[in-house]
This record gives sequence, structure tokens and C-alpha cells, in this order.
Amino acid sequence: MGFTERLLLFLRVAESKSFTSAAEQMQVNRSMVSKQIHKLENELGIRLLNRTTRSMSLTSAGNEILVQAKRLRTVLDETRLQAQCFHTKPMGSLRINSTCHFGRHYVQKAVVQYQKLYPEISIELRLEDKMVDLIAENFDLGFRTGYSADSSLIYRELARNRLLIVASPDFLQRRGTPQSVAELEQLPAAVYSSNGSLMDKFKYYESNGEESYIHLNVVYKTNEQDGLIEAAVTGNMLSVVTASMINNEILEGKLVPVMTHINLADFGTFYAVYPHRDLPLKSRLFLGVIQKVIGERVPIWEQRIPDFEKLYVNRSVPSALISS
Amino acid sequence: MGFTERLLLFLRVAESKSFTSAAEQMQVNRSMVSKQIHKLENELGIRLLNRTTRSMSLTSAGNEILVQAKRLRTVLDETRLQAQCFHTKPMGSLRINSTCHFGRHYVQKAVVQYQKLYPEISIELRLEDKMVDLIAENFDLGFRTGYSADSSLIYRELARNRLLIVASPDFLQRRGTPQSVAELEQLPAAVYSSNGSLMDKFKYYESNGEESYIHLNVVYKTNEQDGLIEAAVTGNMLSVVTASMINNEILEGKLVPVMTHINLADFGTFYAVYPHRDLPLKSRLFLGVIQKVIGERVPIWEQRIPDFEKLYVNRSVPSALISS
DNA sequence: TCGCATTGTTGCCATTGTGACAACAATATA
DNA sequence: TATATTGTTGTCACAATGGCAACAATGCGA
Repeated sequence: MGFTERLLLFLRVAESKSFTSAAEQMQVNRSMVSKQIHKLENELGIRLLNRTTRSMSLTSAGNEILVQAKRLRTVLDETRLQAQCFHTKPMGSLRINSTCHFGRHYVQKAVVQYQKLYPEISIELRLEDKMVDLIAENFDLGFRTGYSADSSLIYRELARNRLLIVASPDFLQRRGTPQSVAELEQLPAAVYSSNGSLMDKFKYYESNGEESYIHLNVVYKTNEQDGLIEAAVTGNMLSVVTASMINNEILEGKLVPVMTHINLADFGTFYAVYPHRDLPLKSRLFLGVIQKVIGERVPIWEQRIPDFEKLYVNRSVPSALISS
Repeated sequence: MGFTERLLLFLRVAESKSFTSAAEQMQVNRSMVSKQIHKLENELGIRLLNRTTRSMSLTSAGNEILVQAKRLRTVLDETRLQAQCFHTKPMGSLRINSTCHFGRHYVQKAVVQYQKLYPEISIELRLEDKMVDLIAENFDLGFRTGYSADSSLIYRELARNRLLIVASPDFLQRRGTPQSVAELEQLPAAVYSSNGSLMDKFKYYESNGEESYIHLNVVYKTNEQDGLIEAAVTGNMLSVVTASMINNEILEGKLVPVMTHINLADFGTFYAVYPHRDLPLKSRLFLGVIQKVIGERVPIWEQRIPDFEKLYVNRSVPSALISS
């Protein structure tokens, strides 16, 4: 472990505020960390960390060096990335992060096809709905719904993913098919909810273009998206879902889209996210594969809804669907 | 040797265009270099250098990686520098580069005093008149005459160093003391010359402020500055020298300044040069010492010329003399 | 207030990766 | 064509490195 590696180790320690957890992240022994940090402090001739056995804080010098260590990490990451851009055949490994549902249903499928095409690449797929730091955790690609402007990441639109309201035919027969917002708001509904953010209010555009909101009568909220579909199929309530959550339930007659004339605000467009404008070959190829999986022009989930274009004709189409 | 060290090694190889000389600079075996470059190429998955046994060139990928390697070196250098700025007592080593004459006569003296004050610092002083890359060669301080705008270095004015015309009393008695430029141009002269740049034309300002040039009758040119003094003392010619070249020759009556009413354009102000705005303590202290050596307000060499201020009263004074 | 568990430190030791050496191969120059 | 220079490769001894385990310090909870 050289000077540079020590700096990166220090960065880890500072970011996790703990020798022990830094050691775990780097998969080395605690004692290593202690020794290397000492060595680094000797090399630099300054104390970087004030540490008692139970707590630690950066010295003022440590703060400055931390900034440098971050720059260092950036340079090294970009160097590796640059190199990968020159690859003529894909190689190495691919670390992918995705939201859970999309990951299970689509990324997973793409991974299988990708591995068949390029078996020499080892893939790691991690699914989690909470936002993670792609750079710090060294992911090559992320798949997210919605755009997050604060980061330095690059976002590329993959496919639109419209909001639908669905219910089982059985349910509709019993409770009546809602024709107006007022009727809709009477019916029991299942909605997605996560981390305290409850989605019970949905923006839509009235025919004159004005914004309005639907306040649903929420009786079931879950962060398990398949649960929403199941809840609707079971027939006790209607569900607000995105098109990508629907498998064959509509084709098989288990679910029926309702209130299709309502122009619900667009929601949850899928993006591929990556840490740098220049994509390495291996990542570029993966995007190609997943684009095939989810459909080039029309997302596969819309193809599973008969007459989707006609049903939802009054909705605005996203500006551009990427063709790889 | 880790990934980073390999990148820096690659940088060395690319800059010196040779495995062998890179090995010498890094003080390692040739075979090391070969192996490490191979390893780096494997890690990056790309070929960096096209090499035959006798020649080498960068690949296009190598060119990009080279840029990154340079960034890397910068970050690491700045990190070390930052750390040194936090030192409360001077430590480590000090690498100094200086022009030959100034180095022998003044830096040398400062080094001795400095070592007496801070014996724990090891000093390396390299004298050479040709410009060197302070950053690539890892110098902490450089002493140069004249300002070079192209680089990213920081320049700090140390002392003015005026151009004088001197001759021995003996010579002046035999050939007459020149009173006008025309007379001056008749007399044989010794001037400084180096690397093909012959300094036989000197700009001066006439009393009305207009620029003019003196074309000397050069009979001796040398890059050995002490030789100019000696030539004048010997009495066969006059010499154009800078004030810093004169030791006690004028005090001892061996040389006499002539044409002191001519307002020769300022030339060769001494600068301290360093790679970054923030100076480490050890460097700051050295600048303090050398400033003491060469004089705080009036350069020591001017103090060795009686009535300097009166003789050269009509010359413009440099904007600011730095007081440490 | 006391005890426990967590966390950083230190000394010791086996292992592994490292760099030196030397022979080889290739090519530019004389 | 011969020679010297320069990059490559295989082998081997050795030292630095990182893991282990015991230790020390301290914050938190009971």
C-alpha cells in the first residue's frame, strides 16, 4: 500500500468516521487501517485525525487533506473510465444499481441476455429503492425513476412510465366504474408509499389545461410495488400504478384501466444514470441490451396494454425516446 | 508499487521517452519498469505505448492516460505541499534550484546560515543557468533572473539587479573615459552570452524618454559571469555586467562604473520562484534567510558600490522591494 | 456509579509479492 | 555486417506487508 492508497484509505475513514467500518469496506484488518493512517501522518508530518478510542474528528489539516483525497479519487476514477473508453471488446466487471421493482423485472432480464453475449464480464446487480452515491460506491450504471438535478451524474432517458389507475373487472362490477374524479375519490385505493412519502395526491390536467389534484381514499399503502398490482387483482380496491408494474394482468382480463380520459401528470420516467459523459464500452453495450428489453420506441409495458395509444391519447408524449 | 505509482512511472517513461532513463530517474531496475508498465496496461485493459526495442511512441489511449497521470502528479504534489503548510516546525528536505552565479555567491551563503538555524532539514542545491521544470523535477524553490510568464509558477521579486558598464582605471586612462554612446561603442567590450543568445545590443532611455540601443563592439563573450568581471579588471576591455556580479572590485578601485548617466533598461531582476501560492514553512523560512543575505531594502551588491544611488539617480526604481 | 462492549493500538509472525540479476532478443548506427 | 543499446522474460531471495491476538481506553446503558 503506497502513499496514494493511504490517502484513499484516509478518505474512507473520514467519510465513515470510523476505522472499523473503513476496514470492513476495504476488506482489511482494523490494525492495517490504524498503521497506515499513522504512516500517512508521518509522511505528511501532520496529524490528520483527533482520535480517542471511541470517537474521532478531523483536524484542520485533515480537512484540507480530505479535499485533496477526494480530488485524488476523482482523478483515479476518471483515469480508469478513460481507459475503458478505449476498450474494443468489453471486459472487466459491471456494477449496476437499480430501483427494486424495475431491477427485478427488467434489469435482471437484461443482465441474463448481456451475460450470454459477453460471458467474460462479471456483473454485480444491487437493487435498492433509496438513492445511493453511485460514485462513492463505484457503480458503473444506475437505473432510477425521476431525475435528480443536484448531482454531477449524467442522466439519460430510457423510457416513459405513465401513471395508470387499474381495478379488477369484479371490483368494477360491484362498485361501478368511476367516470368522474368525484366518483373515483369515493373508491378505496392502494398507493405506493415509501420512507414516509405517501403518494395519495395526484396531479392531473383538466381539459382546459389547468392543474388539479385527485385525493384518493387510500386504504392500503405499500412500498412493495407488486403488492399494488396484487391488491387490485384481488378485487378489494383500485390501484394507482405505473405502467411498468403491470405484467399480463390486463391482457389476461384480471385488471382493467379506468379513468383513462384523465390526463395524469407524467411520473417516474426511467433514466439510466452514470458517472461520466464518456461511457465505457461495457456500459454502452448494456444500455443497448436493456433498451432492447424494454423496447426501442414503445416501452414493453405499454405493449402489454391493448390499445394503449388510443386509451391514453390525450397525454403528452415525452420529448424523446432514446434509440440506442 | 500500486496502481498510482505505476501511473506516475508511466508518466516518467512517457516524458523521458525511454524505459532505461525512467528507471534511472526512479532508481530502480529496468526490468521493473517493463513489468510495471505491462501490469498497468493489463489493469487498464489498453496498450499505452507502442514500443520496438529501440524506439517508443504513445498510443492514442496512452496520450489520454498521460494527461490523467499529469493531473495525478499535480494532485499528489499539492497534497504534500498543503500538508507542509501545516507544519509548525520546519522538517523534511528542501530542493533548491538557482542560476549559477547567483547560486554560488548568494544562495550558497543563505544555505549555510539556514542549516545553522534548522539543522534537521536536508538541503539540495542545484545550480544551472538553463531553465528547468521546477514541478517535474520536484524543486521547492528556484532563483531566477527575469520573469517567465508561460508557466504556472509563482514569482516573487527578491531584489533589483541593474545593468552597469564597468572598466578598470588603467583601461580608462589609456583609452579615455567614454562620455557619449558613440564613444562607448568604439571601445572593446565583454558581454554575457549563452545558448546562442548574444547580448550585444542594450536598450536605454534617452533623456526625452525615447528608447535607443547601444551596439557594443564585442570582443569577448562568455557565459561565465565572473569572467566578465575578470576581463574588465585585467584592463583590456570594458564589461557590461549586472550589479550582482560585482564583489569588491569597485571598493578596491579595480573597477570604475562608467556612463552612469545612461538610463539602461532594467534587466535581470531576481525572482524567487515556487510551484504554488501557499508556501510551506521550510520554504518561507529560507526566503527570509536569503532576503537577509541579499539585503532587505537595498541589495547587498549595490551597497558595495559607493554612492550607487547618486550615480544612477536617473533610473527608475522597481515598483516594490519585498520585505519579508 | 459501575460494568460491558466497542473501538483503536501494538507487537509478533508467516506469507506473498517485489524488485534485482542475468541471459536474451531486437534494432539502429557505424 | 558488427556492435552497442534497449526492452523483455524467467528465476530467486528477501523484506515489507497485512493478519492475528492481546491490550487499552472510553462511551453508554443499567
